[in-house]
Amino acid sequence: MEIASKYNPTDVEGKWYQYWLENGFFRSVPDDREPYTIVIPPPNVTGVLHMGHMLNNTIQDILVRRARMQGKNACWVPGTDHASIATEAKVVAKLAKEGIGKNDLTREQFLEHAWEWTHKHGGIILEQLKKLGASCDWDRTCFTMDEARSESVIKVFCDLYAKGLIYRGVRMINWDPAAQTAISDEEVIHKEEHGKLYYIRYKVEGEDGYATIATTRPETIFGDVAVCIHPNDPKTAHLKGKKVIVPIAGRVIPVIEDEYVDTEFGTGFLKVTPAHDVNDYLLGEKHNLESIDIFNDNGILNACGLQYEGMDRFEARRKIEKALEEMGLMEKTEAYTNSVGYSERTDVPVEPKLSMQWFLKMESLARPALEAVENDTIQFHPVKFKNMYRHWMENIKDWNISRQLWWGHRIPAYYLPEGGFVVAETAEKALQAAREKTGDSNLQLTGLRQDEDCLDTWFSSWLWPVSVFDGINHPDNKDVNYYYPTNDLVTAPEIIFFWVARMIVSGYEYRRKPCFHNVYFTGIVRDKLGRKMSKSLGNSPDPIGLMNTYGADGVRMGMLLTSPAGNDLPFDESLCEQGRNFNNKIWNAFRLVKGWTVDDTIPRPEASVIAVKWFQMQLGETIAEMDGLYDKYRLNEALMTVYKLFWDEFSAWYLELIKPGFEQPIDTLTYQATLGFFDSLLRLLHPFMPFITEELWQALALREKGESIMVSPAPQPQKADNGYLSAFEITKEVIGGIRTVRLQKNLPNKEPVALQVLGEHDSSFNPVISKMCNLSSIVKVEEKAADAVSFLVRTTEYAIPLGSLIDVEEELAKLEEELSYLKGFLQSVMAKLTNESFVSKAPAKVIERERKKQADTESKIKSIEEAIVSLNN
RNA sequence: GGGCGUUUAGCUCAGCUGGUUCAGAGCAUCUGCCUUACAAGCAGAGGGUCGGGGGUUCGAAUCCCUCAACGCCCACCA
Repeated sequence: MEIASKYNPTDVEGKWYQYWLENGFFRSVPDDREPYTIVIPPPNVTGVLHMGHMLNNTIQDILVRRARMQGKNACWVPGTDHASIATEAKVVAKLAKEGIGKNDLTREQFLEHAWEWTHKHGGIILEQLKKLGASCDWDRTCFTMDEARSESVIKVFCDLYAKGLIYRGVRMINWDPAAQTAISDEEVIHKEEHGKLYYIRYKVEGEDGYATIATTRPETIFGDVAVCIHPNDPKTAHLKGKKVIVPIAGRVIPVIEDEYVDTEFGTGFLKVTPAHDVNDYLLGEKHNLESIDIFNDNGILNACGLQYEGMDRFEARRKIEKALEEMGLMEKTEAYTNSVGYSERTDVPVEPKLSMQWFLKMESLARPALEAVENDTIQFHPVKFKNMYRHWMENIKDWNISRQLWWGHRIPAYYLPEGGFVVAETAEKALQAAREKTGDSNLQLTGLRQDEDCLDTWFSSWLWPVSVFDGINHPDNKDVNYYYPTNDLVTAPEIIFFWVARMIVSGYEYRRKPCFHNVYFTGIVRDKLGRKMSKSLGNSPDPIGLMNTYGADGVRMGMLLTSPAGNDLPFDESLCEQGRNFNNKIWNAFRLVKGWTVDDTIPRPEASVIAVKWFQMQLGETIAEMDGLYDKYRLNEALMTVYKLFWDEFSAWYLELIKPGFEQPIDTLTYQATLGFFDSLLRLLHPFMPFITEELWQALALREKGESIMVSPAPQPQKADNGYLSAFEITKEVIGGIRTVRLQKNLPNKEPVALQVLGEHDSSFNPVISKMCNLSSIVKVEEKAADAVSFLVRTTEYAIPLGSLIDVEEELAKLEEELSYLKGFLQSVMAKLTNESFVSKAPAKVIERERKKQADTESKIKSIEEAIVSLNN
């Protein structure tokens, strides 16, 4: 049968994925085997696959496929996240296009739109993961807002409230004016910004003179309630106890004193705006000042902003700057760089805002989670992230968990008609609790008003490793008892606080056990210029397109090639090309092997006997090496190791050694051994490249229906005879030397040459050398032919007589060069050996090694000198 | 402003507790080959004072100090 010379992935990938699905290979149910569990970092339900997902899920698939082949009961749970703020923003944008404002709708109407959107766009990403080959147990697919997960979230909220860990209160929070919701500290990204520092004059009441304050936000003067000075600052002491007038607003505000003021900064006068600055808020609290909020929720100035009412905060800033200049109240402006908080989701500057929110006390919850990472119960790969984690955990703040959004889990707090509230899992239970609390047995549901806010998205995903096994609702169920703790988590360092840390916290709170044992942090996928891939830059390749071009296996390999854990991956399509080329290499090796005819009557060539013995060892050794790399989560190195094994050792050496002559048959024993090696190699490669390995494995031998490489056992390591392996390496060097001579002397391979050996040489490998180099003879000689060209391998000289082809001058020059190098080398060795401190202080082993170097080098020098003499004759 | 990390070949990176598997790998480059598995290939070759400086040591890419560049995390100085 004719097999195409190029591998075509599109022909086979879909076929085998379907086959795996049909045979239920991804499915996992608890049994007697050791479990191996991964929960997917749930992508946004309406998201589409990007390169970050490709990297992340390739790694998870490698881990899970390997575990499966190791005989573990492997379970990879897939799912999606409702992504409260992101999804709501998308739905709002979509409605806006249709001319519908969010506020035109009731909560229920809005949610209908949101669900419709979710059903329409949701889950696309999971389908895309199938193209990548992801071996998830799709029967277990979860959604953070499906019934069981929603129930879990509400239950946990009620539980933490009952434990006194959740509280409600007015605090200074981060307000996102675009999404019009509170966000947590972690959702604020600080950016350096080049702005101005404005020096504004506040007229002193009842006298001439000014207090000049320095501020970065002149528009907030409408919220000023005081000017603060340091009690011991002579610069500002003259205004103690006085009052000043807020420009434009004309309001009279007191000058107060507080040591918080930095006398070195600006003018020593600080305007106090409790509603719009965290520090000012604290000052206001301390000095019992009122708080004037000048913004609407969307960042537009309200009535407090007087004539600027209805204006955006940044526009107001410009206008006010101009007005103050015209009034002569702007003393000066300076260029100033400060750090401004932006919303992670909407990328607009965050407004500090005083607001009633729900919080989770973190301090006590964090303790076991901190400990688990400190004592390596949970290991981070790479370990450098431990520091980051510790720092955050030791300084942990309460978590603002409420969001002024509709798309999410609605807070199960119910307000009573006469004030106060109850927290309960359902409306019915709330009613019961409310009746008990108020003593009013006639109270009806309609009398209760449920909190309008919903919970932070991360308040559902932090339960993920437990909730996907329904371990919150049914803490003693068979699944959670079997699969939890999970084994490995693969995620991006960006969400170490958002997600990883909080999962560890909730894991200890609800299972008293770590939620996973290892966390593999991937890097960020960047473009060639080192920029993060993003939609707005348009620098992200389409993963589906890539897979169509290079095959899923090729892209998987490309993703993995240069990305050790925690390192950024500068992505380039050429990496996928390399992956594709490797696929093609495997494919063609297969073509070669399957193209042979077998004859059980022919004898087995010596070279084949050696080749089989050697490769058997090499294979066992490499498997051991790979196992070690897997254990250390050095997956890219494991891949490189098997890549070299297949390409260099197997294809370039082994196959070339056993390859029969053109249209000649191969002997049975060698053929069988080769099929066995091929089988092992495919299984080693399978976690990295599931599709091509399945395709070839199925074709390698007759397979039963329902067999698959993905459930075949992983090849086992073997102890190798290191002496034999290194003898073979020396043989390779000899072959390399002969090839170099052939190339340099332009001796075609077809023309046999003779090889002369001077010195120590293991002749048992002669058949290998002959086979690879087309030699007429290998002879040990005392003196090489005068017309020979020679080379050294270790301390042995090999010579090839060339007759008239030899260029004496050239040979002499080469030998002289080598001689001078060796003499220099010997000198450096001798310098050590004649150094008394070295000889007396260095360990015997090291000295011994130097002596050996000396002897070897001296012997090499001797043989080169002899060669020079004989050439000169 | 604190803390952490990185700096080794043109690129991406290995080099564990200092000493022949210490200067390595893959890709890229160069040379010669359309050799009957594979030109998406084969066979060869070149390429680095291990960021700078100083120190410890018989011996430093590896340990210490210092400077520099880059990156990341955290942070309420207007």
